[in-house]
Amino acid sequence: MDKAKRLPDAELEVMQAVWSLEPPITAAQVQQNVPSDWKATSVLTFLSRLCDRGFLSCEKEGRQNLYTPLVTREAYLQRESRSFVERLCGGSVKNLVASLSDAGALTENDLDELRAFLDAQGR
Amino acid sequence: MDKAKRLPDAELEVMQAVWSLEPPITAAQVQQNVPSDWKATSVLTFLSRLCDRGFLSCEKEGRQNLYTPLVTREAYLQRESRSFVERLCGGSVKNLVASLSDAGALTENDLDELRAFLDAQGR
DNA sequence: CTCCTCATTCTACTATTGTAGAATGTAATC
DNA sequence: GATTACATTCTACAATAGTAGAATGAGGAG
Repeated sequence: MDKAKRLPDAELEVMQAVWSLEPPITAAQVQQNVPSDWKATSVLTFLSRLCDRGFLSCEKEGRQNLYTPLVTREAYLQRESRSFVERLCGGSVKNLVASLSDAGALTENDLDELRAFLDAQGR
Repeated sequence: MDKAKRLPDAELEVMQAVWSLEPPITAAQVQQNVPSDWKATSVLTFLSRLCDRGFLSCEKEGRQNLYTPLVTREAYLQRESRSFVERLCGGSVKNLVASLSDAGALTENDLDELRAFLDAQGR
């Protein structure tokens, strides 16, 4: 029953804001921490859709709503990364990294971090 | 003028089929090489949408259409990988790989390939 | 207690996507 | 030349996504 669907762009942007803040979170906080310049009601729409999807819980506190993430950034990232590598890279992570490299999207720092990570993974 | 938008799932699936075949390609070929079990007209719809988006060119040959990719798999993968890392991983590739690792999505083989790739990248 | 303010919820509208039947047109068949 | 087959193009429709005004309702001001 765990639908686990990809979030649409706007809702992902809201979730990123939510994840970057200390829960519980208000709509106003989200609006301030989101890059897009949405009207307040748009933000509220996205928040409510995220509740419907089970990504957020919502609790009323006076006139405000307090939102709390029910899905962690890590969990979501894991799901999406797997699905991305599957859907686009034929399941090969090396494929992905190589294409990033070709795209000139790998900084020296990225490479260092990766090496460090793999070493740690090592033995 | 270069919109460069993400393809919807169905159209991506069609493009994957197109990329896997020797161009030019017919609609029938696509239908046979696609995992989903779509009706012929659905496939045609997706092909025509891909033409509109500039992902395919279409040339009539008798009663059939012959499609040729205008965007390579590599180019598309590069764009999408960059955008994915940006949108979801805060721009950090290590972040992505680490999350795949946490997701248990890294096989021993993946790790080896990655190490090899980084070594090659090396100096 | 009444009125105002402002967050939230409803409602709405457009564009996109998934999906495919109906209509069309041309190549092959008789 | 008339008829059939079948690929393609049109048309359509529901669901999702982006965006936000209108209506509502409760807390705070007077």
